[in-house]
Order: sequence, then structure tokens, then C-alpha cells
Amino acid sequence: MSLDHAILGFLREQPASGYDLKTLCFDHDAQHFWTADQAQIYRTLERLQRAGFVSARVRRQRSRPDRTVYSLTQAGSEELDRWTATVTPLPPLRDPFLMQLRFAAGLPDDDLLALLRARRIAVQARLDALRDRVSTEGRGGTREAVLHRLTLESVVATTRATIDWLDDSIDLLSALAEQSRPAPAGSQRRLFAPRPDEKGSTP
Amino acid sequence: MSLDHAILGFLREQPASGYDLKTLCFDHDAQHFWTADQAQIYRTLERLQRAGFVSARVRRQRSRPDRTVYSLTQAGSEELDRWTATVTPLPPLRDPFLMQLRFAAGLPDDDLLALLRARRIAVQARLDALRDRVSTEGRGGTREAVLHRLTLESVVATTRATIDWLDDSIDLLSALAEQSRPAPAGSQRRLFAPRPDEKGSTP
DNA sequence: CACATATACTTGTGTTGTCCTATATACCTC
DNA sequence: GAGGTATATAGGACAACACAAGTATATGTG
Repeated sequence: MSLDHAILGFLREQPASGYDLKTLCFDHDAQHFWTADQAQIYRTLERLQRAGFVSARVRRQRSRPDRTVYSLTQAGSEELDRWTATVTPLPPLRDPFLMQLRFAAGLPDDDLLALLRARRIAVQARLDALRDRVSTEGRGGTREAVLHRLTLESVVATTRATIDWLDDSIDLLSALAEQSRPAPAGSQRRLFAPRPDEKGSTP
Repeated sequence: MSLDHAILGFLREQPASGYDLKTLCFDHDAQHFWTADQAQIYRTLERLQRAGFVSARVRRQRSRPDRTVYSLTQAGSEELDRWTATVTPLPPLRDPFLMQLRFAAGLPDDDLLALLRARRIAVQARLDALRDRVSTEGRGGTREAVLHRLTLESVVATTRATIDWLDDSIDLLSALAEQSRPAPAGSQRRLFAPRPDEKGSTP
């Protein structure tokens, strides 16, 4: 029921329509810790309203379809406080990529390395996007701003750790692949030192 | 459809019953990257059998209920290889705890810090358990063993990063809380150095 | 004027995953 | 011999979530 509380959280900061929540909140602000389908947001709003946690009023608009703007009620605010103060157990770990890696023993070395390198690129792109957000959104001294910054930094930290792990894993697996690769003719043992523009295998 | 492939992956390593998959595979080996409900495992096995990816045969047992032992078929093995070689996009980020933190601005400082400290304890416990596993399971030079070790190390790396982030966050928030706390009588400024058994605030 | 785009919301449907319960056998312990 | 534990499987109910399509209106663009 995290989505419920995310919506309550956003509505506490300011009233919003389902459309606002989707385009402004979930597609941007919350992007690094939660996402939500548009249909799901509307259905959840309906449910929260029935539960008395939010109230709705329709805003007529001339140039646009009418908006149903939701606000947090007192009960909603209390529920949000109750929930934020609740200690919850760690959720089970779930990572399709690690699963893929765990069962990739059947792949040729090159395919395995390609998989890891592709992953590295994707994770690096995510990290770059996060850093952009830290530098643009990471200002402000209000309590909300500090907490928002902390959530961004959490994801930055784990993402960096993932990149480091990927680098180590790529190094390890290429070394293993090199060992087991049928040596290209005349290269079992180097007769000459590597040229200066060639990288050594290990520091 | 990750569960499907996890089952194919385990069955490639050795034939197993639904019960084996639950108790030996998902509750232990795969614990750090996937979990599965017992009911779901049986239903998935049925589906995989209909799809021709696994085959079943019943083993009569005298002292125990009969077991239905599943094995990977040729088609199943091919599907597994196809899937492991497939590059998939990063899944969206989902973290209920970060959401909680993001919307915790309404909490008193002490509750907020309690939340983070409780989290630290839980994450540390997970890390300890992972380290145990690395030292007991992290042996062997087979391809499977290496990949298994890498998956464990991935989770160790991100878990460590999370602990570091929690420590930094706790430090930051306690400092902020200290600033805004109404100063206890006579303690705006320390007149005496801390006694030797008192901890300094920072190394 | 046709068409795409942005706004704003609704409905249907399927999949995944969780929880709970039921069934059955055999062992072990009190 | 009653009750707990381990083995082994199966079913219903349901919540969460994703995907897809449909309904409107107004604006901008070629």
C-alpha cells in the first residue's frame, strides 16, 4: 500500500489532480523511489476518497477538460503521520539482473561480458541522470528539501556501488575468459614488453 | 516472468520437486535476489510443463508422500539460454523506505532519527547474514560458483553503501535536530571538556 | 482542414504475487 | 494416543500493478 501513502504525501504538500500526480509527482519527483500507472493513480484516489483520507472538488476550466482536484483531509494527514512513523521490516530482495547472472553459466564468455557491459552503460546513465537531479533539485533548507535530497543521495550511493561492482565483475570475468581462451598463435607467453599505449592487466 | 526462468535455472542444475525448489532453492540460494511463494511455484511448474520447458515424473516414496520431480527439457534449456543472453532495461526503482523518508517531514526529530536507526540495525543484520553466506558459499571455481559469488557480492556492495548512507543521514539529521532543539539549561556552550568516558561527536 | 499533441479521466483485462486453507502421510515426543 | 513437525501438493480469493484502449476538449501545425 505504498502508493496510497505516496499520494497522501504529495497531497499534503499541495492539492492536485490525478493528472498532476502522474505527470508532476510520479514521473519526476518520485521517479527514483516509486512509479505509478495513471490508471492506478485514479483508482487509488477514488479509494482514498471513500476512506475519507482525501476530499475532491471539481474545477471547471474553459480551455481544458474539468479537473478533479484532491486535497488531504485531517484523517489523511493523521494516517500519513502514523505511517511515516511506522518501522517496517526490510522487503525481500528482488533483482532480475542478478537472477540472470546467477543462471548465465551456459553463456559463452563474450556474451556474458557483453551483458555486464551493457548493464554498466545503463546503470551509468541512471547515475548521470540522478546527479543532474541532485544538482538541480538538491537545494533548499526546508525539512522537505533535506529529506528529498537524502532520498536522492541514497539512490546515488547504491547506484555508484553497483557500478563499482560491475567494474570489478567485468575485470574478473575477462581475466577468467582470457585464461580459458585458446591462446591466439604465438601469444602463450609474451616475448616483448607491452608497448606504452597498451594497458597492463592489473595494477 | 523472472520466476519462470529462475525455476528453469535451478532445474538445469538438477531436477527437483516443487518442495525442493521452495525449501532448498528459493529460501536459501536465491534468497538475495528472488523469493517465491510455494503456491506460485507449483502453479508455475504446471505452466512450464504445459509449455514444454520442463517434464515431470512421479517418484513413489514409502515413508513420505509421493514427489513430482521436474527436469529441464531441451526446449527449456534453450529458452533459458535465450533469456540469459537478453539485455533488459533497468527496472523502475521502488523503495518504500525512501518513500517513507521523503514524506516524513511531519515527524518530530526524535521519531525520524529512531526510524533511521531502526533501519540501520535491520540493514546491518542483512549485511551480516550476507557475509556469512559469502564465507560459507563463496567457494568453488566452477562457472556457477563464480557467478553465484558475484551475485552475493553485488548485494553486499549495495547493502554496505546503504549503511554508509544511513550513517551519514543520521549524522546530518542529528546535527540539524541539535541546532533547532531548545537548548537544555546551561548547555549552550560547554564550560568543561567532556569526561574521558564520554564519546566525542566526531572522530 | 486534417492531424497531432496536451489535458483530463475511465474502463477493461490480464499477470504476478500473497495469504489462507485444505489434504495426506509419516515420524517423533510427551 | 494426542499433538506437533516435516514432507508434499493444491485450491480459492484477492490486492497490486501493468497494458491497452476509449472518451472528451482545446490548441497548435502543416
